[in-house]
Amino acid sequence: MAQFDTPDQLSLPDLEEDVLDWWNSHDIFERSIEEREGQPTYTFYEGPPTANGKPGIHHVLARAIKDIFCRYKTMQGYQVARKAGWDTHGLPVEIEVEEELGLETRAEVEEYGIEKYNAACRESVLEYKDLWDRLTQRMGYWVDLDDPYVTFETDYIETVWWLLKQIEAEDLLYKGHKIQWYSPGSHTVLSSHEVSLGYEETQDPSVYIRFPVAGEDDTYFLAWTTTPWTLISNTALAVGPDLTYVKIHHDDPHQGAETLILAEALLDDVIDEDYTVEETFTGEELIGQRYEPVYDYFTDRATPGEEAWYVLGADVVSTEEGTGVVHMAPAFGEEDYGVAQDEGLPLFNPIDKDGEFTDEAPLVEGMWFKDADKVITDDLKGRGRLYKHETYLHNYPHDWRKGTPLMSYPVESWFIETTKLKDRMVELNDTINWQPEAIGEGRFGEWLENNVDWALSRRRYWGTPLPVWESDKEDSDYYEVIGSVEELREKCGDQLPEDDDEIDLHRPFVDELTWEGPDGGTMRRVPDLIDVWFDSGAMPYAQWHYPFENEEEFEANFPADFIAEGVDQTRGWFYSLHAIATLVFDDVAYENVVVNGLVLDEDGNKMSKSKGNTVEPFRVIDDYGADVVRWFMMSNAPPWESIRFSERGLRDLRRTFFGTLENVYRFFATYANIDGFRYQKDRMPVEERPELDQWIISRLHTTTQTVEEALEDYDPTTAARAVEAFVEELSNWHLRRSRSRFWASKKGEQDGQPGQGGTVAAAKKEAAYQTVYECLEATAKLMSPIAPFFGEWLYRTLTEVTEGETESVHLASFPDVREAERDEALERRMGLARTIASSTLSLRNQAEINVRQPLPRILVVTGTGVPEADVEQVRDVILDEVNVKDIEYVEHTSEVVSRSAKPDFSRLGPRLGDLVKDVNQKVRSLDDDVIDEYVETGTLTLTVDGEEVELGPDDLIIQSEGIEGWLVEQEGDVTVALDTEITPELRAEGLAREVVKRIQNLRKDAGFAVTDRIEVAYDGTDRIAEAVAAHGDWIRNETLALELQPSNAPTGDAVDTFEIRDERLTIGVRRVAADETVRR
RNA sequence: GGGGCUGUAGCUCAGGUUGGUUAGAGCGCACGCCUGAUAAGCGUGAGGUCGGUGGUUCAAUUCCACCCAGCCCCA
Repeated sequence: MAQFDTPDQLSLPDLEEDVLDWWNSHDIFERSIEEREGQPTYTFYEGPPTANGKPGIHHVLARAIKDIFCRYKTMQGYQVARKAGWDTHGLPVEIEVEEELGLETRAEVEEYGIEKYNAACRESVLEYKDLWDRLTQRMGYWVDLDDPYVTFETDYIETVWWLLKQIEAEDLLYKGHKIQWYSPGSHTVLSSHEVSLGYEETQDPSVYIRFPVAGEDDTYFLAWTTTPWTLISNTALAVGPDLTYVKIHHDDPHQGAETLILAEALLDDVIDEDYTVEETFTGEELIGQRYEPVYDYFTDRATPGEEAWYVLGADVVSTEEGTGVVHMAPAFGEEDYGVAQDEGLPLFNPIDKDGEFTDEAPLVEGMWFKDADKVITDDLKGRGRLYKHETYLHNYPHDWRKGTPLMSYPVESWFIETTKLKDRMVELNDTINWQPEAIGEGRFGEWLENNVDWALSRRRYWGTPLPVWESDKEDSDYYEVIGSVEELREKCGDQLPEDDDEIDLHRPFVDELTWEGPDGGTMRRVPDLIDVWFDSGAMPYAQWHYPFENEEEFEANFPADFIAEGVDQTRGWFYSLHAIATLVFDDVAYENVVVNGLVLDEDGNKMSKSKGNTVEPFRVIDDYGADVVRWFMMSNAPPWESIRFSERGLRDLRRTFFGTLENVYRFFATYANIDGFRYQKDRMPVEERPELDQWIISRLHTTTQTVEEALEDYDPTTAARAVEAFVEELSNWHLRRSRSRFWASKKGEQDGQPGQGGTVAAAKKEAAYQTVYECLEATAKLMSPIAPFFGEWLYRTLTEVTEGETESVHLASFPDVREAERDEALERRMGLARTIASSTLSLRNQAEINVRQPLPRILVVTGTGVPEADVEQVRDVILDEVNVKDIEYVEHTSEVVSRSAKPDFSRLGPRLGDLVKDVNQKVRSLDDDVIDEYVETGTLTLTVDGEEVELGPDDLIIQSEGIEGWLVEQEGDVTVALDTEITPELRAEGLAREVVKRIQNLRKDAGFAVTDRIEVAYDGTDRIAEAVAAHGDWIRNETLALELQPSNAPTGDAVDTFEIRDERLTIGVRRVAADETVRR
């Protein structure tokens, strides 16, 4: 006969390896998709990782989230295909390769050869793919690793090109300038990633400069800057239109009397001398005023339509620091540039690619730009233009490799005019379900609101080339965007290999492709690559090589139902997916998105290699099991918050949740095997089962509903915690209270008296087995999305015996919520029972009477939340749990109950206002008599502060505090007193229990099996002897003793003597026969 | 420098959206129970100026402002 497996303490890592092998050999993952053929599709997009570094513990978090919802939706009946993907382009790869090859500058790379360089990148990018695959499999993340999309593949690039062509067709592609951080030290533009690597605390000059107001003597705009070297390129001053400005008069120690204009709010910060305010106006009024430039090198350069050296209004101006008058040098600042674009200001750039001043600026010609600060400052000082000179400590970006300061610099770039579709992007974003919501509205929403055009160009080597060819004819701005390989063949087929498979669309090969343009020039590719984020944002289409192939797959899988990535992807993948989908398809790319936070170390610090606090994912999985790690990450905190990763947490979780569940199963299996339970009988109607069973079944359905709702809401934390709570209730209340049932009927059979009692016992036992079985199987399903291995093990271990619906839990369907089997009132009653039991146990503790000693009764005060009828229904459970014979009820309003009253503030507060405080005082000191009267009549009049206050029913909250003359425990609404009087009968019963305990211990010490029959001989003091005589049948029954005989000198396989309270007992036990009713 | 998230018991977190006078859970700890779930199980208990200050209010952990700390994103 099939038996439930009863392993020793489980090793979760070993168990998981076994499950993995079984999954592989039975193609469970493949089948979980195939068997859902024809069912509705649930689409998940894998955000591609870059496999040029080793995976870390945070990847386990991200991948667990992805896995959970895909498994869950599969169990809900959807077909969930999951294609893996690799992000292969981009700067991190290049940096890695440059380090390997020892290349530092662009010149060195180009000398090394782009072809060889890119070959090295291609090699490097999948260096750790095997490691990633291994982690993916080991942690139980089901994704199709055999057929991933790879962003460097020709098909993928072709789709990217096609997308750009569509964008071009809508006239959204254009060439412009973008201010970027340029490193004169290594002659290259740096990506934002590189820039952020190089921020350093820097001391810079902080200078206040006088700009003479045109047409007014000794009157100046006072502007502030920390980059004096940009003053040569000044073209305008900016003020905040809504800010308040003042014109002040003061005596400058060096200049004498003069008039300055600056923001009122900053007056005292800036002006050191006494001054008088002469005039006050808004920034608006200053706009348009002209001033004299501090350097005249460009005065003849301003072309018509490009006015310069006047005051303009800009919202970016603040009164946080400086003077409220901002010096604008559009060549050297992103904000300045933006304003200059709007205003049509000219752009003066006297600095060359090496970061040195050209002959356009004679004062500092040939000088390194930062070195010019001092010279310019001195020069201005000498000319009386410098009001004040201080130093300023701030973060300024530097070249992360060379340490030299960066400068903003306008660089030619290709853009997508995303701003044109901003409103649509915002609108579509409102339809996306963000988890947590705040990121969708906040970080992402705001980012969309402040959308700027997408600068596509990257001056790098390893990436998708921008498919734009420009005519090299002078003054021609003709260009073509290539959207497919076929199109490329039409243009220059002769330069391409005949076989499509041999085409490489990377640099340097595409750079060499040229053709004649319609204007007679030669069409040459622009040297740019495109931003790698465009690559990844193209994955919904490019993973299928759409529209060149797989049209159906694409359409069935767009948009995604669900994606999940880290919060750092807000401006990365979340944006690029959204932008491309909006641009090309006027749709969202994903409908639900779960954002995961960071994984911090135990102390809440960021994990980093340099701190040495990183956690090796393989090690913790090998030590604790992937399920424990996954469960911890979901249950400990919502995954979108930063999670503190602690091994202690893993250990606790292993022991508490998984250990408890494991024990519940083991307990169940042990007895089910003895009784040959295999769930072969019909399912017993729940209403025919004992109330305890009805209760846990109801809890199961409530839990199932909670889990289902939580997972539908993409909230794995609530789901995990609900399962944890359920397992606790199953073990600590249902199973514990059911223990006797699991062997009760055994004794019936042994007595050879099936009769009425035996049948009832058997039915109760069957109910217990069915109930626990159902709870365990459902728990296996409920937990399996988060803990796929343990869920699988539990499910299979159970269903191998009972022949369940499917071979694997991951092929099964999620449990149903059976409303008919839910009973909220019962759940509430059982909660009440647990509270009463807990209070009673507390009282026993205080009275120092152990639970083996029966006590006559408890008194329960009935009242709000404690109706007698409810308690009566759970009476047996309470009595058994606390070993008390009876429950008596004391009316809430009875005279023996002492009470206290407090105001119901939510009622009285609004009505009485200030008086409520004094009323409170009075009410709390009310005598019992007065409270009694109030309880009776429902009214009370108090005199407070000379005022009469009428209190009506419900204005006061009455609580029972105690019962006169009793030791009382109070917990919420529940008030319990314990009668500790021990009658001789009760004492005898208590002693009989003690005897049973000793016999059981002896049996165990003697090494008998639990089902062995024994003979017992005993010798005890009078009270013991009386107790044994009175409860002989019961003792024999409990201990499976065929004989229970007094003896002067007990003998047997084991003999021992005990002191019990003031009594003495000697027992001998002898094994008579192994239990023959047990078939093995 | 800007924006965001977080701050509740020794630890990990609920609660708080709707302000109500006794703020909860689990783990850990202490004490005890159980000994037919035993390398298990159970109970009881101690433990908190709800990050700080100020404000609104009869009443603030909850609402508002500012500040502090940690982290993230951006510059």
